[in-house]
Amino acid sequence: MAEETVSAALTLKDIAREAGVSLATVDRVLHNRPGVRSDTVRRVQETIARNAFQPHVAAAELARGRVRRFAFVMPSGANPFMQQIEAYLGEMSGWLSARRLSVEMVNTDVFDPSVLAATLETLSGDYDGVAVVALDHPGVRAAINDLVDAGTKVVTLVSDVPSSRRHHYVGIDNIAAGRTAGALVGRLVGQKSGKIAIIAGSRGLRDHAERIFGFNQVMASEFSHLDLLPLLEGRDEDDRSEQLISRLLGKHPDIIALYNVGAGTQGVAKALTETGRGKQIVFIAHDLTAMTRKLLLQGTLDVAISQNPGHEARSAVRVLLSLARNEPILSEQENIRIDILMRDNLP
Amino acid sequence: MAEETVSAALTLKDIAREAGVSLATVDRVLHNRPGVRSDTVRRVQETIARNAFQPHVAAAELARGRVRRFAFVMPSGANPFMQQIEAYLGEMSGWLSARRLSVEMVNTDVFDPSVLAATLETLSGDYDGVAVVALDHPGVRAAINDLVDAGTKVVTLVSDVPSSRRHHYVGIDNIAAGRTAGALVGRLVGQKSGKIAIIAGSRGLRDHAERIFGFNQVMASEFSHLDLLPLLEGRDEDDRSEQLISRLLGKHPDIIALYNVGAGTQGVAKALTETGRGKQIVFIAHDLTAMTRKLLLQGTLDVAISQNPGHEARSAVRVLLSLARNEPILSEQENIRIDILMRDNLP
DNA sequence: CTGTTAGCGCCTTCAT
DNA sequence: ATGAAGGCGCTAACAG
Repeated sequence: MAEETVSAALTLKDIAREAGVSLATVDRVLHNRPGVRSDTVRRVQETIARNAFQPHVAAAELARGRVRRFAFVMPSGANPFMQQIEAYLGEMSGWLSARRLSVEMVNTDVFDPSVLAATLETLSGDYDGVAVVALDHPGVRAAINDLVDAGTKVVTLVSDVPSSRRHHYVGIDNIAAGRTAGALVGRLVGQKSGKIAIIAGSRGLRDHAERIFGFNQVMASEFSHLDLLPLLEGRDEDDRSEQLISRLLGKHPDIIALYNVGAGTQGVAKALTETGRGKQIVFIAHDLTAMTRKLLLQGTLDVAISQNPGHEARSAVRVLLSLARNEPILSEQENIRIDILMRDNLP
Repeated sequence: MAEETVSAALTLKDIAREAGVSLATVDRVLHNRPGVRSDTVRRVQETIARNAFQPHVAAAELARGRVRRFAFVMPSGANPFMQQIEAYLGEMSGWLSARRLSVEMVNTDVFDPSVLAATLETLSGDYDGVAVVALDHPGVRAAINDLVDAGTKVVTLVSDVPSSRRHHYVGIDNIAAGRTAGALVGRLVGQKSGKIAIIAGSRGLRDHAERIFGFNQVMASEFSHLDLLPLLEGRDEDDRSEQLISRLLGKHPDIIALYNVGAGTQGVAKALTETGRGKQIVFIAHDLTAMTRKLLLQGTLDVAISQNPGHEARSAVRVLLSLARNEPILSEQENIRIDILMRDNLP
């Protein structure tokens, strides 16, 4: 009935004895440190493999003694989504300190590449790991690569720099997110025909551009009977978005759906509500905040496409820790999903 | 710029010195063990609180020495969803053994309350924690409570026994899942009117009953213009489900949507496809398997409502471990979400 | 190139 | 009711 009993608890000492060497030598091999003859290395490695030996992480942590320091480089300013990530990091404080891990917030202007790059450079040497909400720019890429070269583990958070040598990206596939938005718009408008509006913060932001790309892809290939209006840019500001959408709704009485790619959802919702067309028009936006939750519950917003900020916060910490310990990453666990949130499956 | 530096690394010894007692006494207070005068207890607790002292988990694990054993009581037989959970537990084996944790599978007939209860009874005393795919029945409830009384940590997995004293439930809110299915059916059929079909494994299964309840709730309150057909019961079998649905489709040419509450999705899909109405009818089912993934990609299935088996596997392990260590649980992390999966946001 | 040894912070007897 | 001391398994000096 019972099966799969996990290996008896071997220790370094057992391996040392079986391989006919000392503790220190096994340790050296385990961390591929120099100073061991290559045939000794092989012999030890074989013994380790033969026994499927796993060093006890708790013992390793304890012996190492030192605390590990991680820095989170996040946008300064009042972005609710980023604030949620920071809040979830705060909730982990007990967990972190019980493991002698320290997480420090470094707020900076992540939208100015030179400022961001300079900030990253100042971190060099002081941290075991850095998580950064990055901007895809050559200067930033170089700063990330410098950190990596200095031995710091680097993960990009929410916004990636794929061309850098960062160790890991914690965030969603934004093209797929845009495709998801497109498919939902197409499916939710049903038989109706009419115009589709789309507004983003800026087509210069990588994540926005990717979402727009995915959205257009699906609209063109599967819902080509729908009439897609030109992209508006609201700079992620409520007021500006509201004005743009108000004007658009006035000009086109036959708008049947609206996709907001970035922030400014409050402004868009206000424009929709004030024209009294809030519930007829299919409205899709991103991220779950107190405000989008309210809009979902009252029916103004039909779907929020979101990435789980708590998951992202914890995943970034876990990945940095695994990288620092040279432990493998559980890839399925660290894959951030594109959540489709509607009124009835709100967390 | 930098802030929130996590506490300096105090140790038990520091607390002992500051409180004017010995290491052993602090340890006793920390684990509220007897043999300490109550005012000493208070003094030590105050020192601990004043310093926000967190004992180092790695040191504690190491000193305790003993391996922790967890048992997972799962259905015998070839349920793909359960097999996924087992597979994800398997993927954790390295992680587990590096922490000297052992997870053993105990397969049993979880659908027979007396067999399940008997299995649970045999586990008593041998394990630090038990995760069980439970059946809500008085005998099972009693067996769970006995385990809890014996000091074993117990979590229910996927299927809950709310009336028991289990420490935690790892799984989704099935009423909300049913509501989500209802809302999706209502939204995806659009302006069309017609009949809605629903098939479950059995209305006797708690999770199925709850989903049906939630589904009916939404259909009645928000989509009352749609004509809901009586519930069919396919016993989660492909063949039987296929027959039932084939017959139903023949009798009602105006079916516009179909909700499969339980398993047997393969059979249902076959019936849909063979009548050639697969793509006209909105089809919603549960769980992501190789098969539902294929059906989503080819457009037969519109939405899979799912709970993440990998998350459930890891969450069960983490919760059992936290309970065993008397650590707090990160509730947001352990909350299993109702995933809405469509073609474009497949993981 | 390899081995010896002193801790890391906590838990657990065993004394007192 | 309290304290002293050894050790858990690994790391990192320091010797050879």
